[in-house]
Amino acid sequence: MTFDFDLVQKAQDDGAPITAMPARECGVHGCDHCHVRDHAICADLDGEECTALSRIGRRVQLQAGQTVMWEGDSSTLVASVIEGTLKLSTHSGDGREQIVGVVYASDFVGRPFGARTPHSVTALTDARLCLYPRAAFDNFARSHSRLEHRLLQRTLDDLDRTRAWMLLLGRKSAREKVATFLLDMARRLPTNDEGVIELPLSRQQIADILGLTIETVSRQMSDLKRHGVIALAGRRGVRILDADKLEDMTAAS
Amino acid sequence: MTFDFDLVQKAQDDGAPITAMPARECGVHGCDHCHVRDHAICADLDGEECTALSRIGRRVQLQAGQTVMWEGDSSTLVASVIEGTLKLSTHSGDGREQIVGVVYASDFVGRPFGARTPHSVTALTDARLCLYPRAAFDNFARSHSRLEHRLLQRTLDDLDRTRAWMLLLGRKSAREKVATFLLDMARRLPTNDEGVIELPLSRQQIADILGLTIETVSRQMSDLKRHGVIALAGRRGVRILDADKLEDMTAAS
DNA sequence: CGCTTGATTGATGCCATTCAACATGGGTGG
DNA sequence: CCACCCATGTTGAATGGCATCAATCAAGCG
Repeated sequence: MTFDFDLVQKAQDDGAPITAMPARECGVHGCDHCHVRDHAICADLDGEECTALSRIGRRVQLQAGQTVMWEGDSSTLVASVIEGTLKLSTHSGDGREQIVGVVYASDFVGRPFGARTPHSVTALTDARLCLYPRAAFDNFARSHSRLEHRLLQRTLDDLDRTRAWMLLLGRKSAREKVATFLLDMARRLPTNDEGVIELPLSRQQIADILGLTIETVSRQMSDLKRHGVIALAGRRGVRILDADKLEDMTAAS
Repeated sequence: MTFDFDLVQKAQDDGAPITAMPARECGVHGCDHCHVRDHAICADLDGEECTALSRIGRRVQLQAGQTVMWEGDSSTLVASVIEGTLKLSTHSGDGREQIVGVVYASDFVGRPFGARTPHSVTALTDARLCLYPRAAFDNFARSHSRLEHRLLQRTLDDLDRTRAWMLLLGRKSAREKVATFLLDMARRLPTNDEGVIELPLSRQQIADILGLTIETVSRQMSDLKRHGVIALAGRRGVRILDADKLEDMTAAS
């Protein structure tokens, strides 16, 4: 078994020409002090098993904008997110982008048990991953059914969330999309002492999640602000002033 | 362990007022002559295990339009599709529908290892299912890792397909949506001797898959016909005349 | 300070929806 | 077998929501 992390070195700033920017290696750490030890897919493993798994992989540091996996590439890597936020995205032939998922600390990324990576994985913030060669991970998973079960649980949850998002993409208006997005972020992200959420996404990225243009997102945000539903703080800060009214605008089932 | 198939009796004609129409019980069959024995999730089980699994479940016949599981209901049933086509759908608060998946023979439906059924499951054609109480199925799966592995594989594939569909919903034009849909159906469905595909879906259902209105679907189909790309045969028959041109219209990556 | 990048706002146009009328075809009963 | 009916599908015209194009504004940075 060779350890091939070359693909990470294709990482590039989003949209910029490819630069040889290797993901920084952080050295091998044990799992004992890992922040996500109890929430990631390794949570159900005992100490010994977890050590065995950690020997397969290694920690890697990513900068915001770096891409770890490319849509359509052969699937050679999978990973657990230790820290940070990343996007999963697909592209049409002429370059239109759709973000198909956003992952946070303790989430799992990559395509185990499959030949191709179906979507790109790009860091939105600086991030740390616990990166495994797919083949080795697949073997480990097949022989540790507690891990595989947890992976199944996670995948089933992802599928549910993804399908719920299809209702938004296919049937909701721009207003409803933005309202749903804001409440979704409010649920996942921490609020600072002034009640402000710091979005890990630019307007363009929000547009790519919601299937809208940047201008429409901006207009909807301004409208919500004008109606006293939210307040905007700098480029990425949002404070929700009237969660009930926002909830009413989501057209939730 | 009680065997509770009551939910099936809530099955109703699509959109019609609820009628007490029990799913027809077909009696217990062995797996030996099952059409999908080698393709469904039970494919990797040996004869003995498969018999054990089949004792947990039973065959059920559905009529087109009957709904087996309701969005939001507690998850008490899962099933393998033996024959026929079914839709998975979610609804917004005000009744807008989005079809989040279409399943065929040998596919798996329902939500194992979870409390809620996240979407409704409705027969589009007459169909036969191999239906299991979820709790019993979950137990069986947990103790048969080959089955669980296959379920994982299937779920990962579903997730890939679903995410690919998000690109269509969020970023494609009506023309591109319809072209993509037609090629997708051509791949999955059999062609009769005149080269005609019989769609298992009404125009409304196609619209609910693509996030469009019935009129837009109809117009796009008529346009494609006018341009000599397809021919229409009756309400649900389609013949693809120029697959290349259709492919060009999909904006595929 | 000027330059660059990201966000907002405005003006205009187009594509999909909406509302409405009409066509088709499959099924039923005389 | 045909007339009739109802559900489904098609076509037309008008509207509107979102995209597009473009200008302006705000922040960060050398």
